[in-house]
Amino acid sequence: MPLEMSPASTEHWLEVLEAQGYRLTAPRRVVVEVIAQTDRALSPLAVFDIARIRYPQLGLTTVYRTLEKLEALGLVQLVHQANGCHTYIAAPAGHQHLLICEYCGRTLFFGGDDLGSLIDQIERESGYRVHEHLLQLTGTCPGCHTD
Amino acid sequence: MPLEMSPASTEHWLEVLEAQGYRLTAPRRVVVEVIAQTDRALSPLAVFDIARIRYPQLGLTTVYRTLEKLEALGLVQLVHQANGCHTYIAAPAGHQHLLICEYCGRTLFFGGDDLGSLIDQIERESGYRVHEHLLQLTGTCPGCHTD
DNA sequence: CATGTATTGAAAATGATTATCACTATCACA
DNA sequence: TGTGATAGTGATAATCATTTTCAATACATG
Repeated sequence: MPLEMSPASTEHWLEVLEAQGYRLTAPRRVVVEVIAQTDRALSPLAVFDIARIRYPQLGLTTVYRTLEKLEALGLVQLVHQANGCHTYIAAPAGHQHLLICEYCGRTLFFGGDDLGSLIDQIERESGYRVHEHLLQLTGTCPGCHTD
Repeated sequence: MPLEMSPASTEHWLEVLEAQGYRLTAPRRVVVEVIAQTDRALSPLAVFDIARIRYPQLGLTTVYRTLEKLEALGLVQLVHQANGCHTYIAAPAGHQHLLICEYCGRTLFFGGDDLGSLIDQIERESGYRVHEHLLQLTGTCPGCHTD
């Protein structure tokens, strides 16, 4: 099973945004750079704080709007937090399962193939059709556990 | 793999609350009854609206507080919604994975044993220690898909 | 019954997210 | 290179779920 870190794909993302007809504005570039260049899930406010260092006139509203677009395009993935707030992380295509370090926030992705047989079995037994699944693992990364 | 619906275990829940030193007050009884007697995940506001039919002087604050206690005791389980809000559903002990109908909200539980080998593998490959996992499947139940 | 404590619920506060809206930047085309 | 239509921006206000505050009440125990 391949384990991946989030990629630093600023240029690719900008191309995708452009191909969708979105304009490549300075605020969008800054937001894209911030979220593309970390392997941690960031809250909109965290993105805002980091991005404002480089682009002080940035508005929090624009951060929310840009993250929303990136998520709709599958470039960025939403991470569900226990408190109900959302954070976002750069997403490698087709990989939607997360392994999150509860101390430092470093996040790995892993493929969902292994869930296939489990889901097939559940569909047979329940009669449900499964359309979506949310799988997030939380624990400690090698740098954050001591034993 | 056993599939279970949420149990109607009002009496058991009240015993657990009492054993914890909590008082069995009228507002708590009503909240417990409402959440124990449905197999759908309910928002605190939904619980409030239903419970008020029987107990009009109930406060929404008490609903939040009671659900919080029930969740801490493992009697009720939190369901993560896409919009970031939370709903709650009666939880059979030791079963924490959910299969939710996106139309009617009817929810089944299934065991997490099948995840064990996947998690073992991920721990070996990543070096992480996995402490918690969130798995929610969403789809349509037999009554809600037509084909 | 008296007393200390848990509980309640109305109201206010909080905090994340979303909507509004006047202003600005960008792009296609003349 | 203008220029106008339109997408985008960001300050501000609004919204909405949740939490806190606090005075009043209910309960348990001596």
